[in-house]
Amino acid sequence: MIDLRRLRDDADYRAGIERKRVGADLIDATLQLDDERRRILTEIEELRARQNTASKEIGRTPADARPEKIAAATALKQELAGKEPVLAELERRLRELALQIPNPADASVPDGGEDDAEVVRTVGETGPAPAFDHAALAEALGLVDMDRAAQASGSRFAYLQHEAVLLELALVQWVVSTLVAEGFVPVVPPVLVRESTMEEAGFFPTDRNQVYDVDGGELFLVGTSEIPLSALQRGEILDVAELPLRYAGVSTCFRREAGTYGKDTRGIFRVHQFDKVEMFSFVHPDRSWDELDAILAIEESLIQRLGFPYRVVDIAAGDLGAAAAKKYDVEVWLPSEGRYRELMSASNYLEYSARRLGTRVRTDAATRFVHTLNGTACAISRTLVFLFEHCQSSDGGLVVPEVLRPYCGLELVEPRG
RNA sequence: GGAGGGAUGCGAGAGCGGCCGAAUCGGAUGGUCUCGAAAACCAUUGUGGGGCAACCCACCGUGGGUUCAAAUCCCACUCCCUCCGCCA
Repeated sequence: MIDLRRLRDDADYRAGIERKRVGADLIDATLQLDDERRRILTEIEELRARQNTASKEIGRTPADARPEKIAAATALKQELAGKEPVLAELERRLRELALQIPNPADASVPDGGEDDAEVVRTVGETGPAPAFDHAALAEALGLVDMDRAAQASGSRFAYLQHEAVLLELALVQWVVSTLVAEGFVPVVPPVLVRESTMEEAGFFPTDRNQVYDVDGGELFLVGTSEIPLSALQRGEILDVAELPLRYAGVSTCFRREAGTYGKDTRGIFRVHQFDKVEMFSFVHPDRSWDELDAILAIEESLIQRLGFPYRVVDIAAGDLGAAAAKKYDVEVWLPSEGRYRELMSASNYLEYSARRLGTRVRTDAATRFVHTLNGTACAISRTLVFLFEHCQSSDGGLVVPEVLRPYCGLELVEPRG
């Protein structure tokens, strides 16, 4: 949720929103509704003040002198009854519009439209395409069965089998252990949440079409554990000493991937269901930029230990999504495609979702909204994709990355005879 | 699935339809006392909104309703607890 007061007073704030290519008409309509709302609110509050005074006076009046005063108060009541529905309707419409306005892009975010991300750094040497692409290798080794998954569930689903399962469990174990050492509290959250939780996390209404709903629309399957994690401190006013709160969510993620027909159809690069370890932080509002750097550093360290060549990009304003004020993507080189593809991201939401969640911190000066951040620690299926290409052995098998060996007890995945 | 009980401020816990934004205890913060500390005593201590100064409005699980007036009465919903049944 944006800050309406800043929207009308702070030109930079508005400019940051417009850099996300939001129509000026949406902002203007919102401000106009807000003006009307405040006008009526003032009228109503004045009426209420008069009514409160009148009622209190009735309480002090002897019974026989009351009827006349009650009649006068009834008139006030009726006047209010005419205006209150108008205010309620204005507030409803205002909220509907305000929810559609994205978090302003931070001033440091590069300009430009989509696909104009700025490369922050590149690490590692890119190599030539391997003998097999990830999908072919996974099928040959019996690690992924998408044909039968399509029979059972449709396109973009997969059965992970054999060593792929051991690799998944090893990745989760390794990454969670790493995060616990960094002060993250590991959490397996609910993956079904209410509409209000979706909205408070900043996903509804903007990303509604990406979400599966179940139980007749009562509950929604989360696309990331960020959603239930953000709800952990809903409505709370925290003490300064309690921050930062770092959580590592481990969950299955569900995404409709609407609007991606024909894109990334090979293998498990883009699927409707995958498991992911996600970092989520609640921090003091003065500390969120440091936290963003810290989350990014953890992500890079994980990739480096897997040995993948990658680059970090600073996502341009037009491609940021509703909630993020700034976002880095970590893209790994995918040899079969000869380009970098997204594996992780790290975002600073500032107070955007904290406003909706009502999560605040009591500081010496005032009670302020906390800042929330999130970052991918390990999206399993995509990590496997890169692993299938970068860790191929010359005989068509896999060499398990060093860091995972203690967790899966495997050094090699042999070609199946 | 059936039957009851409950939801109040940081925590515990009162609260006759008007004098309750809310008793009391505890916690926290500041002060007095002390060489220092403890104890004791005094004071302060919810959130949001409009003007943004005085002041005013709203909030006692959520949403409706009754009333001149509702934490207090009525209805619905959500959540928690206890008991019974069922499944693991």
